[in-house]
Amino acid sequence: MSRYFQERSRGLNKRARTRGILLDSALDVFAESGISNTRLDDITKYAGMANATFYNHFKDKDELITALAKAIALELIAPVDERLAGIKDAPVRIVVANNIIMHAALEQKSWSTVLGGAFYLLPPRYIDVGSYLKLLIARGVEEGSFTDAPDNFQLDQVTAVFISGLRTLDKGDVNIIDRTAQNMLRVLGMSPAKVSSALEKGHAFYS
Amino acid sequence: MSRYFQERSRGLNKRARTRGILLDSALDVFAESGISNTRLDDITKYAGMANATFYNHFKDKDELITALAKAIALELIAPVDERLAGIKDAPVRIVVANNIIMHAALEQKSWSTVLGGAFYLLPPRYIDVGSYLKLLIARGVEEGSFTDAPDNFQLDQVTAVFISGLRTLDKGDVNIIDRTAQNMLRVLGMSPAKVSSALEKGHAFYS
Amino acid sequence: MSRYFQERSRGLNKRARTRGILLDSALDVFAESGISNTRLDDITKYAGMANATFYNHFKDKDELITALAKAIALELIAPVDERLAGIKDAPVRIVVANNIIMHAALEQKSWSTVLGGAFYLLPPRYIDVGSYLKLLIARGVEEGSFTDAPDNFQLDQVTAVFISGLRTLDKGDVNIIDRTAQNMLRVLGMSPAKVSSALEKGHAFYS
Amino acid sequence: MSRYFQERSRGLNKRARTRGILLDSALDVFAESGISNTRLDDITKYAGMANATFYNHFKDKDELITALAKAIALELIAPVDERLAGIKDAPVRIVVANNIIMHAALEQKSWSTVLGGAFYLLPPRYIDVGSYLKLLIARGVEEGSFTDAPDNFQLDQVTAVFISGLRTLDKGDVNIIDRTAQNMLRVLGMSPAKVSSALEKGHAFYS
DNA sequence: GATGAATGAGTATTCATTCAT
DNA sequence: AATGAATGAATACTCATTCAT
Repeated sequence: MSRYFQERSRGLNKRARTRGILLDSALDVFAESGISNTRLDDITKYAGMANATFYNHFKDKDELITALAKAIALELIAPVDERLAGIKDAPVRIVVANNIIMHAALEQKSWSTVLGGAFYLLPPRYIDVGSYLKLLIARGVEEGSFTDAPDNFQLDQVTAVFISGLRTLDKGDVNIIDRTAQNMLRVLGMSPAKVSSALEKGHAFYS
Repeated sequence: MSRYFQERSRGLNKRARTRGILLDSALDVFAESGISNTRLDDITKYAGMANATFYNHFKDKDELITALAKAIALELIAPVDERLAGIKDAPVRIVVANNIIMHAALEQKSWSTVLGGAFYLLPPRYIDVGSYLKLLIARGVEEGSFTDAPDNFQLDQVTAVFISGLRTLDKGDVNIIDRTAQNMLRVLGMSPAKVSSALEKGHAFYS
Repeated sequence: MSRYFQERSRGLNKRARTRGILLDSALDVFAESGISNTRLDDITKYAGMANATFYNHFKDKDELITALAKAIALELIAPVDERLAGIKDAPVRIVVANNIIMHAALEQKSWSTVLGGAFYLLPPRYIDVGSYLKLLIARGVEEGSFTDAPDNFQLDQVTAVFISGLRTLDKGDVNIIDRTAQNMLRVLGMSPAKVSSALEKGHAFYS
Repeated sequence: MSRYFQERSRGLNKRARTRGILLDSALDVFAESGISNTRLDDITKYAGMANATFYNHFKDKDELITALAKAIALELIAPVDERLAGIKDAPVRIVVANNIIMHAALEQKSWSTVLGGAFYLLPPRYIDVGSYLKLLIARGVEEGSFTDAPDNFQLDQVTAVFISGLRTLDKGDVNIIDRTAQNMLRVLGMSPAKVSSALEKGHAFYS
């Protein structure tokens, strides 16, 4: 079983550790069987604990999914901000952010499944990755990097591209990462030439 | 209640008409409550018939959803092909196709909900709109309209943009239609200038 | 198993008959194990039908209990009114009514259990036997048979006596019937002498 | 929160005090929500302690209820015996006893709820107030105060009247106290005149 | 073909009680 | 003694599907 959240809670009290195990288990089972096919019993059985224990930590299945999506988003986003510190160019920042997030998702395979699944299962507000993306782009707009200031609709379209990429990532083709960034920038209205250049510059930050 | 499929079967035998009522009802209820929250009882009650009647027309719930998605796709796609007949330019064909489909979806509001919902709920094979899109693009590639021949991944990304647009259409803003086409073409690698031109030309076909 | 409500619905549609079986079964099981110890499964198993069938007829356990108490009360009260027709004297009417109801309860042993049990389990409004009693007494008041006009409190006290008697009836001692009537009249303020006389007169109506 | 049992244990060791808090809390919560709707968690949460603490003081929920009913009965009965010392006349003793108990219940509102509720919830043996009542009456019989020696059935009927009065007491009408005594004596076969006289004499003992 | 009724196999949830610290 | 956490055993209720008419 995955031990990601479990290890995050190493040293904390038992409650936190059990919660971690539950999150890890849900992650694995969701990735294996799909979110909506998963019963609570599957998760607790996989976690090796009693059915009822679940309810000490989450109100119901929905709360678990939300918590999981939030936790993953947090883990994905956390390392991004510091890495972006020195980068001036907005499009390059998007390239790098996308790269970091996707590589993180690659290492924890099931993350992309859950995030991708939750994206269309949960109300949008829960998806912090999407929000973060919007934030990144918004900053780019202020800097004038994108010709037309993207409104909500445009941001939705970019996010759709990103999530679609994240889903495909499951299959393990690394090239997808750069191509997703490319498409995001294209939707944002950059000319193909400038897009290439941004991708190029991005590479400098993660050789 | 919607009367679309019902009227399609006007004059046919009773069996066909009942089936039509069921499809219409499912459409309405799905649009209202979401596909996975809908129980068969909701549909038959809405249709004003006994729940067992359902099984005279569909093997099970899955078959209904499939049939519905297929039927909608058929209705959406049918008018497209003939309208595209005289159009030589592949990007323009995409623009026009997108426009026709989205306007059709606009007129039958619930269609977009069901299509959008089904897209992430059902196995991809059921979604014929997506397939059709891919077909259209593939033709464009043969004609050399798109610089890089789009592979499956790229087609997925375009489809993601399309479906995301279709979902937003719910909210009733017509501008979304053209902007979705714009983004699709952008993802396909066209320069912003050429995209504008294709949109322009497309307008000629639906004043 | 009891066949009371079942036979009441003889000739009616299947729905009514099944409902009858459920009522009969509930009656038996309640009487056997007590209302609050009884699970729905006990009832349906006893009735020889599927658990889920219950929900085709009653929303939940509460609705069943209410329905049962109502049905019993109805059966108990029904024969009373006609028998009281010719009786002028209010106290005698109470004696006779009490006698009829209690004998009915004696014949269907479990009735008294359920009524007695429900009395303190359900909100008072459901107990129609109690209401009927109050009605009877109220009429007596109009006729001036009881010195002090009984208010709600006094009626509650009389009802308490009646229900307490009904509960004891379970044990099968017939004498209890007359003694309960006696105590009811006593609480209503009749002198012991007059009470005896009313009991005497009552006997004329059921030799 | 009530502080009755808590204060009873003032000065005693911590164990006793905690037990007192639990009794007080149970009393309040029972009175608020009814005994059978109350979960142990409700009580311990109200008491501000961990639920497991409960089991340091009571074997299980039943033991708590029993203990509570016993404790209340004890508190109610204790003051009665000494006050009855000088009273010779049995009916007057009943009047006075009823008065003392009901006034005590009035001051600790929730008592009547719990006692009344427990009466029909618990096996009869737990209800010591009822037993005490019977004892009182039995003594009266020995003295020849009641024409016909009341057997168990008759005592049940008297108790029913008493408990019914106790329940109504909740609503705060003090007159109920004397009227309940009146009805108890009536059921015991005293003539209305003698009942009045006994009530009168009783008043002398609690002006 | 249509229907009302019945049903089996789930499945989430509750709660008293025990366990480890 | 007190506690936070874990748990087993129950139990009500849902829903797609089948059956008999």
